[in-house]
Amino acid sequence: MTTDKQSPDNPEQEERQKNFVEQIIEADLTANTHEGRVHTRFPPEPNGYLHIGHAKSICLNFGIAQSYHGKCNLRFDDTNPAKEDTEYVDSIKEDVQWLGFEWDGIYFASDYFQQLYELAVQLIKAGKAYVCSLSVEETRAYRGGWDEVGKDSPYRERSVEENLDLFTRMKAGEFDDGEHTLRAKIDMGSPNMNMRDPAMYRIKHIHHHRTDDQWCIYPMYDFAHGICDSIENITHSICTLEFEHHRPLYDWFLDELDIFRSRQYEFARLNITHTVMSKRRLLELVENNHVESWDDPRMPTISGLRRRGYTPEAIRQFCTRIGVTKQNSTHDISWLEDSLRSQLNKEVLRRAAVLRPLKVVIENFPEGHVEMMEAVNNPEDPSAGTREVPFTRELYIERSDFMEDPPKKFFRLGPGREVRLRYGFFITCQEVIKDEEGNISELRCTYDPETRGGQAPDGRKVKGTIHWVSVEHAVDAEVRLYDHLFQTQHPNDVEQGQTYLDNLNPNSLEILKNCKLESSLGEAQPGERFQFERLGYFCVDSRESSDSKPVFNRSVTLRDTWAKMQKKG
RNA sequence: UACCCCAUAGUGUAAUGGUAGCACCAGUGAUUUUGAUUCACUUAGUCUAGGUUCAAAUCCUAGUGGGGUAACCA
Repeated sequence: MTTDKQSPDNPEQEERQKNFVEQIIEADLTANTHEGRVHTRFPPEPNGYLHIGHAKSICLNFGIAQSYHGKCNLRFDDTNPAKEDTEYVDSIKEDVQWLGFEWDGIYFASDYFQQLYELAVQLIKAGKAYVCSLSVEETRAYRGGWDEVGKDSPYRERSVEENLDLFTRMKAGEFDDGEHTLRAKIDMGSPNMNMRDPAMYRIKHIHHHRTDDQWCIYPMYDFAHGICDSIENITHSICTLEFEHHRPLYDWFLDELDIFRSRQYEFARLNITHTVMSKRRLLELVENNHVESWDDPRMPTISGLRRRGYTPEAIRQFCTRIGVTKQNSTHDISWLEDSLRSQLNKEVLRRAAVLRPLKVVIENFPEGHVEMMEAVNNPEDPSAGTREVPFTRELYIERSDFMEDPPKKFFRLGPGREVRLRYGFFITCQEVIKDEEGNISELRCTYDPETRGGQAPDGRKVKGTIHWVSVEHAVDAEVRLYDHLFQTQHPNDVEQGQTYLDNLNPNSLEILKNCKLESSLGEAQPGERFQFERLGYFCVDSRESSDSKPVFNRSVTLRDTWAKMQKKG
């Protein structure tokens, strides 16, 4: 028998300081509190789609189970049929699995309705619960306020027999919604509002998505949650900070019922700059068409991030990087973006794509000639090999890679300037062609045949390297550029008379319809990810892309020092 | 107004009574056929006031600041 602390067994968690929850668990392990057993659970209510904040909780709960050879259940907290639906159950299961986790057990609070009912009866018999017939308004008035203790309900001293009778009839459907509630008999004078005789059951003649019409009374969260944890032998019940005041109640039920003591621990929920994270607000964004759907790539939902091109690994890495504490905090969205970049940089194939094309004609390159150039697929991964790309007389380059009157720090193409076409040749701009309105429509350039592959035999240097696509071989595509959903860091911080909606970024989506891609991209499959060199990471949209019309989403830009310099001026 | 939680570089986190460390951001430089990547360096921090102690970011008290809480929601 050893008293050594068990060391985490999850590679993504290694080499990291333990967060306070892990420290609690290790202390429990050392003290042998649960005979070395660690069992967590992720308990979403199926009333909306999961977002990155839930990912933090998922990574915490499932991650702990992995690290300490424990278990983690997925449990749907479906005690309020008015809001819940199987549509959400399905999406939540999909999202958890996509994130890379497997639950040990999958349960629903509704699985336990009968047990919950019996335990409620037990509390009534013990004189610890009573049927109250106050209306909602009366209940609120009796509860008192922060500066005023509550008053006992006139029904508080009903006999056990009467309570039993009434509760049985509540269950039998003899009463209308709101006529009675079952309340815990605790303390109307408690400074903690949750202890002022909280409701345990309410009458709702509503169809439940899993129990159909079997029940017309439904347990409240506070009564159900701890008992569900206890039934499942959950050792560490981890939830967010707003449930802190509920902990005494959580403990009260388990103590009075004398059943397995699960313990509740609270951590700070995740906030990220330039977005909002409450289910209510996300729902509002969808319903008012500020975004297209729950899986709009601008949404912080798991499904939105997935469609945007985020990987489960990147999200998991983000969640471990941000840590777990009790401090309210807001993480910079660049952390999330950086997690994606660092993974994709190592793994993803490089391709050339011209988003805003400018035609270049190489006057001294023979017409009809195609020169195949060798291009590296991923400089970070030699095993990714190389590919051949066609170089021809007519090419597209990025409009932003040319300036008619460039500043000295501009390393790209300008009249009379020479640049390298990546994996191509050096070219020099000889002439700028404009249309009637004065817009640049074409560049006439010459190339140096001696610079094939991008090196000059005379050793001369060129300041810039730009990407290009052969006109003849280019694949047409639509590319969607996403920016932050909100233009302010903290969208919920608003002036008088404004709402977070006033902080929406009007340019969060830019659709480019005339993009020219390297030919190999024509075969890209939905969900496939690439780095478009010098631009960013992109993925094929899983919903709207088709063979005839590929649609790419920009997942995240590359770091762009040039853009930063320009902003500063 | 009552109660609860929290307070460490710009941001986020570590140090669990014994040298305040790490990451991101920012800045500078090197390398570079992606203004990417990579590498090196730099800036900058314990909310305040008391107390306990040989020793306090850490323990205690008060204050200040931030957050949360009065659904028959979760």
